[in-house]
Amino acid sequence: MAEGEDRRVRKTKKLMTKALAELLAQKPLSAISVREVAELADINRGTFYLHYRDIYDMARRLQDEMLEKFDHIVKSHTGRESSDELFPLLSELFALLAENAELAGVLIGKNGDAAFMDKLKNIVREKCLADAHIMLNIKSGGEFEYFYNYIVSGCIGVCAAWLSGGMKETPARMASLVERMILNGVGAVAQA
Amino acid sequence: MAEGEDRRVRKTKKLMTKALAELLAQKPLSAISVREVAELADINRGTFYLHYRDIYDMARRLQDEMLEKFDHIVKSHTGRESSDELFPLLSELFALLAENAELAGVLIGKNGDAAFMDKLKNIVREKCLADAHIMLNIKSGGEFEYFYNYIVSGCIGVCAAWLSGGMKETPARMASLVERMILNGVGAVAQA
DNA sequence: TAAAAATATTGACAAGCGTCAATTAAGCGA
DNA sequence: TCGCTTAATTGACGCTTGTCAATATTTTTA
Repeated sequence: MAEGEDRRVRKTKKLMTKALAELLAQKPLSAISVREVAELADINRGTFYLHYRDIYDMARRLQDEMLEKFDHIVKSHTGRESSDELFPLLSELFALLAENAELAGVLIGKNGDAAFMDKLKNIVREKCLADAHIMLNIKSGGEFEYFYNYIVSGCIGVCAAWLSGGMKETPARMASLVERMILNGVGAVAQA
Repeated sequence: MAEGEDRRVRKTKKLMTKALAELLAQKPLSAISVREVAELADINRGTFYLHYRDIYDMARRLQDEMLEKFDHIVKSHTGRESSDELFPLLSELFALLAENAELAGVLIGKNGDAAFMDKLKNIVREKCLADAHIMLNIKSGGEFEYFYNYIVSGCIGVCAAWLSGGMKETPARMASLVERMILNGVGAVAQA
């Protein structure tokens, strides 16, 4: 077997992550104690320190983990030729969100973490700059800024709504929706 | 009188800031306690909580204060006409650094705060995008990214060296040096 | 499957945290 | 200058933190 870590570690981290996400839904990180997380996760408080330095360290590392997965997916879709690449990319991203729904929902929802969203934006930003075919209507550098901010913030908003609404639609359906919104604008989708 | 806050508040905050900067020079934020800061600043521990929620809150707010001053200076130089605007801007920025040498040196030095530097970069980034005259040699959006990263990272490196070296040169001299490096490149300066 | 390795638990510790009411000190405006 | 307002100090409180050695449990390896 492999899968990176010991099964016990995976289990413990999963429990702690779930607990933190639940607590984050109620109050800010600064008001959450290690003891609370351990209690809610039903693990020993000492065990927490076997994995994280403190509560801020835990939050930061969970975010970084997710951003890394996100970044990996984005970068694995290097297709510069056609815009057919967009749908598969979006599908994978929505699937990733679904897998991490609890934590992701808190991070990008209201009371979300601005720093996290900023890092997200930068990942997409690089993607937009690297792939010309997504920048169909762009002329100058100045307009580009507005364009990518529009797309990214819009996508984050859609994702937040999807997560907080209980993920009624499939990742593929969401990917299709967002693809059309990006390529054709909201108006085109509304008419369909 | 005015100056924003009560003289006692200014004094207390100054003492705490100095203490935090000294401690940050020795170890990371996560290893610094409120008690240490209060003791080093020679103020009562309870007084700390009159101003900040916890040690992370203090660090974040000091950074934001400095970034705001930085941003204000950058934005007050809106000159789009000639590159004569660059030197006055740089002079003011170096003067600001000198005023906040202790904290600034820690933040941008080795063991500095990446998040802080990232915010700094974004401020400069906006400036570069807004003012065309700084972007003399830029053609495409792709090159722009490299360009501004080169300038900003370069400037931060120069500032760090200046601060850690005890600020032997005047702000004006540094501004002149950096101005030439930005406009003409390092080669031109080395020949002079 | 048994031994070895890694992980989690337990209970306990000193230290730090965040808060408070009461008091003293300092700055401010009239 | 005097009185009012605001800030800082003091001492104390119960709780949380981060760490530890000893132990139990689970997983991996041989």
